[in-house]
Amino acid sequence: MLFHIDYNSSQPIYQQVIEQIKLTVVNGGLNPGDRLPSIRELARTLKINPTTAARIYNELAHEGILILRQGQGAFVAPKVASIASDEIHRIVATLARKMLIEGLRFGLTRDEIDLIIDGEYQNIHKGGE
Amino acid sequence: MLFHIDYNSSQPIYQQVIEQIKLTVVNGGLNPGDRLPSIRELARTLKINPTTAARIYNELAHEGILILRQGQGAFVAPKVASIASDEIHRIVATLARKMLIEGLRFGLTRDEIDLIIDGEYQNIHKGGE
DNA sequence: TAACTGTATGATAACATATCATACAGTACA
DNA sequence: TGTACTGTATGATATGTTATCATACAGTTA
Repeated sequence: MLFHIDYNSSQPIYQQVIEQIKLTVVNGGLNPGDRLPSIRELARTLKINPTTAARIYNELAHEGILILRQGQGAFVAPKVASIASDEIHRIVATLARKMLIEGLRFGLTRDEIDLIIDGEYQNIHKGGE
Repeated sequence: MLFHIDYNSSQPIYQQVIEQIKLTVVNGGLNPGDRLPSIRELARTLKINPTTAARIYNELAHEGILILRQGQGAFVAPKVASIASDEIHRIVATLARKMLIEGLRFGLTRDEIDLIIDGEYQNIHKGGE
């Protein structure tokens, strides 16, 4: 459960950590009911401000990924299909389009892009358990 | 050559237009040597500030997608493999990972995600010529 | 009660986004 | 040459995002 922050990245700190927590939940490194470090502990280990750490957990709770319990801590939420399937489709399609446009404009073929996707798919599942 | 701006989107105007121009170049709607509307004309038709329109063209020129000629206008650049292939791989892989994480956390299977990617691939090429 | 949890608020700072106005400089053409 | 178009550049302004800092409130556990 170690997260890493790249201070040179153009991506904000809180978004980096959010993505890493999402990844850990997706690949099974964190399971429903698991307790995460407290806001203050996360802030301490990542050397970020507690307000920023709170924002990370708040956003994840708002997305239905975490459940926050005052006095108890932050927990991975049980899996539930929270939003409409056409909304899911829209979100994933938007991200897929961005990826395809970048790949194609650099001259990659569809097969080369598929290979990269497959590599990332393996990476995600390699990190789990 | 009509671009559309969603003012409710969280994505900045200039990024929306940049993505749409990239898409048009990728799907063959714009070809090397083609002239785009001038900065002032783009600003007029999109009802955005000329400074914002200039920023759009500047960023695209910086990415090697456009060539700007003072007094003449903005043109689609000839295709050249501008950056290292491992850099291309890194960029596309990052976008692929974001897409996979979102898809998987909503419970989509790999096959379902592949279907969405394929749909977007068709969409991109449908828009061309 | 003590020590931990999350929650909330106000102040500050730096940067990104977008607009507005104005001016400069290169190109094309009548 | 003059005019009208190009891109280029700069300073001012406004709003929103990102991040930090300090402080306080409230629920949970032992």
